Amino acid sequence: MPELPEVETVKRALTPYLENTVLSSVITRRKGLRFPFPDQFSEKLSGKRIINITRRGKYLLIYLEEDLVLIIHLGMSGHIRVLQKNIPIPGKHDHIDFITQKGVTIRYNDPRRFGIVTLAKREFIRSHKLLKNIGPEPLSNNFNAVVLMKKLNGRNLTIKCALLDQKIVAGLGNIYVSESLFRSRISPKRLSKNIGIKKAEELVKIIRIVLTEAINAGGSTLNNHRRPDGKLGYFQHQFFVYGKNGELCGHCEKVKIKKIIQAGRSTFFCSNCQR
DNA sequence: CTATCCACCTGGCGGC
DNA sequence: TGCCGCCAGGTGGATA
Repeated sequence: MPELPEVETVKRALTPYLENTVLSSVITRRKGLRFPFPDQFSEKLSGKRIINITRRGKYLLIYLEEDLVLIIHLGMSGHIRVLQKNIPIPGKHDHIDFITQKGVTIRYNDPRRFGIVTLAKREFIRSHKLLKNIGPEPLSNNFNAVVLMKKLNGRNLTIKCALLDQKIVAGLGNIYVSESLFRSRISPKRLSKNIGIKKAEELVKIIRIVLTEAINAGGSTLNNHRRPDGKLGYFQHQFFVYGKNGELCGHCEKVKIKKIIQAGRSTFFCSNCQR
């Protein structure tokens, strides 16, 4: 479930259950996910009060007492549920339970285990290996046409690949890159260095709109994955191109949406609308 | 430094 | 029903 809008949705769903709440215990059911969990992971977290939750790109950052930060990335298949009464027996891929003093269980499930759950000290967050190279937050003022142009300049890759690169802009993934390029009428095959200021302005504006709409829709739901509160996101009903290969373009109604592979990943676009 | 490729995993789906 | 190949919302690390 994991591009910026989905992570933001998770953050918002977790906030009322976690902020200003003490973790009573943490249960891990394997040694790690993509990386091993830190030594004494459960001991370091147990008894600590959660101060607040933020998001950086696709990462959730949970700030606790004693300047501890819990870093969570959902990878390709990670999802988080909030469980209260009648808590089910953990399933095969329920790797971590965070249990609060209010009796709420936050359960991390990740079949493919590409996710990351680790700890850092607050003072080292900015220089953390996983976070230090992440580009501007697309919904912040740090993201604008001049900044984007500069990053796209002098690089020899397609605009599709550039926007997937978290160093250029934070939080976009395969869905929202395809959707943003469609709405910006830019071909995914165009080279990033050939994007002019006008198009960069358009891209910045559209990326903000697409992400905001998706957040307001509670993210996109693929494969029936649930949000932490059990609800489904519904932005997938507003896709123009993602997963629509072979369907007539809903905008021009002249050509079919194409699927191509770029850098090993699917790209969906309309060859008539996007140039 | 950059661009490319591989690796890491499991599950779901279509085709036979 | 079963097996097979392919595909999937990501990204760190090795390589050239």
